[in-house]
Amino acid sequence: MTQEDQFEKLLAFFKALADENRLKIIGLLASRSYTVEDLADALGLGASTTSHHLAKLAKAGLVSARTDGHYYIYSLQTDVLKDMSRQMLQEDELPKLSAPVSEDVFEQKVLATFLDSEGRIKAFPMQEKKYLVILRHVVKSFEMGKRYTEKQVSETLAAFNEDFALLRRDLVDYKFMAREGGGREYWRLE
Amino acid sequence: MTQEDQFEKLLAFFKALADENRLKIIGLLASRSYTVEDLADALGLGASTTSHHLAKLAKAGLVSARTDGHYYIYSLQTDVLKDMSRQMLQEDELPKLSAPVSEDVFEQKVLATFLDSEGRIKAFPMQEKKYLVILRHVVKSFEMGKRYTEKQVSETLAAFNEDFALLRRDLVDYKFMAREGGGREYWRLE
DNA sequence: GAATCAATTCGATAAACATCAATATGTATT
DNA sequence: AATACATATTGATGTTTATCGAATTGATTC
Repeated sequence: MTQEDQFEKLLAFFKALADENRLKIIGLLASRSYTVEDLADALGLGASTTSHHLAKLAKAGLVSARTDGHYYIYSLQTDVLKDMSRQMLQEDELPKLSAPVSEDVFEQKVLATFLDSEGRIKAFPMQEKKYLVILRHVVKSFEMGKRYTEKQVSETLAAFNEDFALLRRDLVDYKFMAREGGGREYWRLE
Repeated sequence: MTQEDQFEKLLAFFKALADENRLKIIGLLASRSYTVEDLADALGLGASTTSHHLAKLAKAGLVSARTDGHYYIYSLQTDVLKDMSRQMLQEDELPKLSAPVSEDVFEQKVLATFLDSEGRIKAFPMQEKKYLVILRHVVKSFEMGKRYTEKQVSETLAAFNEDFALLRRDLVDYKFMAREGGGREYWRLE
């Protein structure tokens, strides 16, 4: 299982138990098996709602049902419960939870937030760190080693946002591009 | 600690961890301590949102903060994590989760659902079991041993719902009240 | 004490979720 | 086959919750 799967599994596990009535269901099933209706009566919920909760618990692998006559008998599946709690006790397992947090994910999130479907900049991020993500993305439109006139640079940047002058200035200020001849020639730095 | 406190604590624990970003925070803090801003950057969230998440985790006792200069340094509190996972491993602890499930709780829930803030019946439950809770509640407006005219009964019931005739009939049908003289006198039965 | 910086709180918005009632599905019993 | 019954699914509604940006608080430094 990949680490991201593991993360998703753990998240689903906690979400499954993060509800008052589902937690009570686990408590009830810990003593004995129940039909859906019996659980619904014990909890004071409708049968449909109870069924919905059981479906969530089953999806997380916490309960299972066997059919018996008219009824579905639900019982507790202690394996997942034990696996998860064991994982929480091992401290060296916890850092793996942050594996999904990578620069790639962060950058994709920023780009998804501030670019529209055509790749234009909807808004400029307030946070500098996010703005740098935008600039790093924008500068990829220029080839390394190639020289550009100011007009060429402006036209390329205008495809991202009408305020191409701001982009042009910040690309230089943040050292993504350099210029010489008072702005006659531009080139990409990183 | 009472069992209900224990239940609330466990529920708060699961709710605290039932969020993608809060789970990632736990993962990050498992490696080292972070400031709020660093966490916000790593997660691609605003500082206020991150602060909100940390507050939830802190309330569940999962993280703690110490102040250092301008910064608040958040770190993981492994005790609660260990306590909770240990509890899940002990099967005899689980049935206690269902302790909050009592008739009282059920009745209160039904009443909260179907009565408005002034105690009037918003809607009539479809489920008979819940309707009985309503009737049992309504009949408390009448004193045991006292006789009432139909007009008195109707006026008292009208305070609960405009369909006082339905309530009057069902109170009799379900044996909460009795009448004689073809409806000239009513009295409470249970 | 004024200015600065991080963190929290507040107010608003949008998405997720629990719940219900009604309908559909599917299994047993006649 | 037909009916009856328990469960699942659907559609609708109200509540909760995650998120943001702005304003405020709190603490530090000059």
